[in-house]
Amino acid sequence: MSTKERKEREKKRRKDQILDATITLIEEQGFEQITMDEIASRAELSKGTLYLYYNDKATLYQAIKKKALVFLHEQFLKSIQQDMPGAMLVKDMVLTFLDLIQDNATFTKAMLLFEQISKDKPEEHSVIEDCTDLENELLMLIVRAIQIGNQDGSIKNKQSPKILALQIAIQMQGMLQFCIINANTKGAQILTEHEITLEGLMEQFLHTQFNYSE
Amino acid sequence: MSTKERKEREKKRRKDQILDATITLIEEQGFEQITMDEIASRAELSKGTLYLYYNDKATLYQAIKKKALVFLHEQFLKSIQQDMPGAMLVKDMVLTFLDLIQDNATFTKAMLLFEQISKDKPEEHSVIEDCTDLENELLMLIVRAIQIGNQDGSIKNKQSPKILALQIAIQMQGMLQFCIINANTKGAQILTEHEITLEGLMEQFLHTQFNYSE
Amino acid sequence: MSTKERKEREKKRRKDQILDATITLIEEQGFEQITMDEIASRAELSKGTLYLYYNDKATLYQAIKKKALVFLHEQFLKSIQQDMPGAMLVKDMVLTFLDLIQDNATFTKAMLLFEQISKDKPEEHSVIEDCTDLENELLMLIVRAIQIGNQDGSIKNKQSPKILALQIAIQMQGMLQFCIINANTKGAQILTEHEITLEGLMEQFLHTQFNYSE
Amino acid sequence: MSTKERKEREKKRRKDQILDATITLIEEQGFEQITMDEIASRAELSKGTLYLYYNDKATLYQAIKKKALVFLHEQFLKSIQQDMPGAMLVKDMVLTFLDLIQDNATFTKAMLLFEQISKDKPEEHSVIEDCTDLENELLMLIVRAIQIGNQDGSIKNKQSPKILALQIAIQMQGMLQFCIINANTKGAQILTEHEITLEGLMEQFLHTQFNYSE
DNA sequence: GATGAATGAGCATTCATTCAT
DNA sequence: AATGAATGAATGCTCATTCAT
Repeated sequence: MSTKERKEREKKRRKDQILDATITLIEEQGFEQITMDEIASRAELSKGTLYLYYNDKATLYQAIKKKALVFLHEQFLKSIQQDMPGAMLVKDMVLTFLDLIQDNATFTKAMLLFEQISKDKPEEHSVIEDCTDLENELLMLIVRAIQIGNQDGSIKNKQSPKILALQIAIQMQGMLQFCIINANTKGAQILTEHEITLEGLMEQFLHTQFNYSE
Repeated sequence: MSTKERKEREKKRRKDQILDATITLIEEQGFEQITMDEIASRAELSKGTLYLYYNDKATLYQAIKKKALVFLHEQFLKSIQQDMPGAMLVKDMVLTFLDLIQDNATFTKAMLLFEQISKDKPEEHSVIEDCTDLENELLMLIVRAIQIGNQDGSIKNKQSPKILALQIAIQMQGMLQFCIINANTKGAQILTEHEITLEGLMEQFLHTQFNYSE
Repeated sequence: MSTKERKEREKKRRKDQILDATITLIEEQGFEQITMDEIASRAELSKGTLYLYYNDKATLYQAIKKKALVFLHEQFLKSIQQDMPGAMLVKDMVLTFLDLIQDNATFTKAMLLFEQISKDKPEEHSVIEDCTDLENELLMLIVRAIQIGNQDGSIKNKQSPKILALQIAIQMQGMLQFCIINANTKGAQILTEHEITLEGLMEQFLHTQFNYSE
Repeated sequence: MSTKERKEREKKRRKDQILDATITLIEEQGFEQITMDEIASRAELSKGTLYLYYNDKATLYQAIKKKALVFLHEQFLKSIQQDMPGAMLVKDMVLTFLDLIQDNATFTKAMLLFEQISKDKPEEHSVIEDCTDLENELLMLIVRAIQIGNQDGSIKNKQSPKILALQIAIQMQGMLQFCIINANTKGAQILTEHEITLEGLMEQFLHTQFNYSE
């Protein structure tokens, strides 16, 4: 069995190697201009080898998104295991998200990827599905944190936890967009004027939502 | 000088003709796969003529975004001229936005365009700048509506109108994203479960924000 | 008749206007990159008007060559009318040529133009034929100067004047080439080393040819 | 390491294959009208493959020039190794040159190429530099042959060998030009009249130069 | 004569993907 | 498994020329 395991580990390492090379490259040159040749030479692998590990370029790109989502999932799991009021758990998660997208532009942009992947070679479990699953999981973790908050009283909003979570998720997505395109707009200017960060804005948002009760 | 005027109008018509052909094509085939050849033949114009009216493909795409923003701007102006409580004005605007992005997927996607336009031929007033200006105007119209709401008491939230407007704008952007990528995710499922639309969700959001007071 | 004459003069002026604009443009941007649009706007004429005076771009380019040849022809005629030994006449002509090609890179390059002109619209007397005629005339003027030199004893070379003239013409063409491509080669370096100009080189050449007798 | 060698040879063969196809095509259709598509199909290779071996069209064209220069260089080296009077060595070289340009119009025209090559991908040793180097080498070989001629007394001209070589080189370039454009001019007619060839003319030229002494 | 909007064939170059070795 | 040479479809853009006004 150890051979098979070793192989598996080896394969995982190669995939990571390729992925890391790709991410580095994107950070250097932006999303659009990158060729498989460049990725191959950066990963110190031949072009053909790339295709042994990723079906096509779109799949490789989606893998970046997945990597970001996996990271978020790990962090959200850590958050929810803490012994804290639900409101704090949610805040923790949301700030983790903001940290990630503000630190890593590549992940941010990858998160917006909605391109089609060629459906010719349907694998057992495609990267796209993985991403959808992870996104759903993330949402459900927020739901759970809200439920905890409802019980411990830290979240007074009487709305369905799912709906509230959705509202929060949408706000998160809006902020992600904001990070990418609103860099030099009125929006950014308002933040500066009021000496408030995106994190601060998000906290205010949560505060309003959590303490609101009809 | 009616000749000059006629020329001007003729030119505008051509630009619209090209733009409409492009939008139709995008609706049919998606953003990525469209070639200038296709646009030309759809517009019943030669390829060269396209370049007489739009510097390059990116500029043409941005023009779609601008068209959507111009439409929103007109609508927002209509909204704010109505004699209604500020809270209603904001709701009106936001629902207009939701209507647009749900009706017209092309506009929705165009709104996310953040590609670079070649700066080789800098015109007096570039499309990109127009878009930024319009986006800022839209934000300011929301700010103004909130100020009205503050005065007539329909908006109780004591936060700075600008900050509140920004919050709303971010939520709008989040919903725009949602429309595009969350189609078949948990998020959509939650909406169905709770028998609530995106509009409903947005109204709840506004309701919470407006009636909240620290 | 004066109307017809005026028309004729007007037409000539327009042609010159276009030609001058073209030459200026070539001096600024080189031969390859120039478009008819640029020429038109530089000549402050519409693009269509260009085609009223020159059948196509190639013809226009050939007209530059012709202009240079016409200039040379005038100068050669002036030379030969002087009361000087034949050897001096030839030298005069040759130095005129060297002056021109060293002063005016555009003319120099134009002189090398051997592109095809569309034969679809054969005019009474095409520019290409004009150029050939002029080139022949130039050669014959050199022949005549040599004949004079033979008679006055300033040219001792016993070879047929025509052959000698051809030899000189070929040397002139070689120098023309040299001006364009040998700029930064060993050839130019040799000139510098020996502190000699192209003119000096040509004079040595003529001196050798003229004083040689078998 | 035979594999590496084989690869190298294989690569050389491909480059030659492409070059030969290009030359054939130029002979058939002239320099201007050829497309990369045609070259590819003539070379029985795909268009993409062309770009694997030549950076761009200009580089490919320059390679023709280089091929001609390499051929001349080989011939000149053979000439100079012969045990003959210097004057004969020079004549040998010059006639070799005339043979080449009269046999192969494509090489002749290629020799006049002075187009720019895109400097985006600067290789260790560009084709352009190779050509300049070869041209210089050719000139120096003529210089050396003249020096030999000075010593063995076959060349009596007391001028600096370098200057004399330059004179000869310029005459050669002039003849090259003559071959291309003077085909149907007075010049060609003179040759016919006097029943003399370009080679004969060149021999006369050399004879005059070599036996001349001030 | 003059215009300039419209044309559309033409073209170099790129790059994801394949497959023989 | 790994390679990298070969592929060739795909595409944005140019520009000389025409022609209706």
